[in-house]
Amino acid sequence: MDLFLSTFEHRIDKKGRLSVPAPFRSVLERRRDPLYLFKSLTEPCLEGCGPERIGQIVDAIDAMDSLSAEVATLHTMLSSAQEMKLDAEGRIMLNADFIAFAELDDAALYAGIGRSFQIWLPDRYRSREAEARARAKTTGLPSLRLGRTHQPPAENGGS
Amino acid sequence: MDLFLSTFEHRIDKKGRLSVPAPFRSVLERRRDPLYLFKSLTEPCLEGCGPERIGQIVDAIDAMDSLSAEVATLHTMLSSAQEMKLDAEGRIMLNADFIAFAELDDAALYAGIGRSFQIWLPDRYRSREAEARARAKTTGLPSLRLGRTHQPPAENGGS
DNA sequence: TGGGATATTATGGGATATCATGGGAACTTA
DNA sequence: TAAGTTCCCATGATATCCCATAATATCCCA
Repeated sequence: MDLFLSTFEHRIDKKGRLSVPAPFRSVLERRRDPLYLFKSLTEPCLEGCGPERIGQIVDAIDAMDSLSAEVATLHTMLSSAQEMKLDAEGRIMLNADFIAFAELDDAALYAGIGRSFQIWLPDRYRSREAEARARAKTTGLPSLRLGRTHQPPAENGGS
Repeated sequence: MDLFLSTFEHRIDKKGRLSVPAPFRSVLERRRDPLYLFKSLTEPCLEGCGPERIGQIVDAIDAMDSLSAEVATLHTMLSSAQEMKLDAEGRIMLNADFIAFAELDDAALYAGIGRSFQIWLPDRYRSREAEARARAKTTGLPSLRLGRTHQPPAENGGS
């Protein structure tokens, strides 16, 4: 399974173009997947994914009560989603809405998180990362102590 | 699967003409589908789709108790539906009924929601989107974990 | 194992095509 | 005939294509 991993910081040029990191591109090319971006529902960043995720949302909507608030939430995801076309150099063009939402200016940081990746304002990402590590030290310790049964973050032995 | 995604804001000119976003047009052209518009049942907006969606509604009606109130509701969708002809530049003309129903004046916002799209008064759409995002932050994501393990709001499985 | 040759990558800029939009003129229809 | 609509063309903005370049990574062969 090939995954989106590591972080990359790239410049956004005057025309609004942004290179997709070569390792991410080769993951997509290997699967012949187009790239979709959408605005995160929970954080000030963009999310990148393949078509499977988009198809899931579409199918979930069709299966749901169209009057529910959940459908409205899913509509929001779809109406912010966009298939990104890469130019010959592997760049995408971010529209004004995307740039404003993630508050980007002249640079963007890609953070690979496995099956998907995020695009952040670089400084904001770094401070969030620092916060996350600090949080892990305080709130992570107690949960490690009582851990024995069904724990999501429990894999190979313990580390 | 080509879908209607993303949002586009276009002007309605003095003659009442409105451009259909080029990406939406190319979805329809690829399928050689005409475009249908009808008044939404649930919101003050117009819905746009191809003929297969209209067919689904017709089939749903045929499968229901023809005396039920739901059938009467679905009839409303069909009777407001209209095949839109595009001019050479890819524009449609909205009739007065459509404009009044969605309360449009000199601009319209297209919101792609997968197999169909909506047309909104731009400001109204944006406030609804803000509400939906606020709701998503507190309530969380609708259940999208079809079969898989629960994941953060993006993933990218192989296809 | 070096170290030059080659390929890849990120980035920039000019030229070209596409798109949204506007307006005039011909046409339809009531 | 008058109002509205359709056809056609013009235009500015913007996205896309194509090429250039510098920096880095990879390859290759002695």
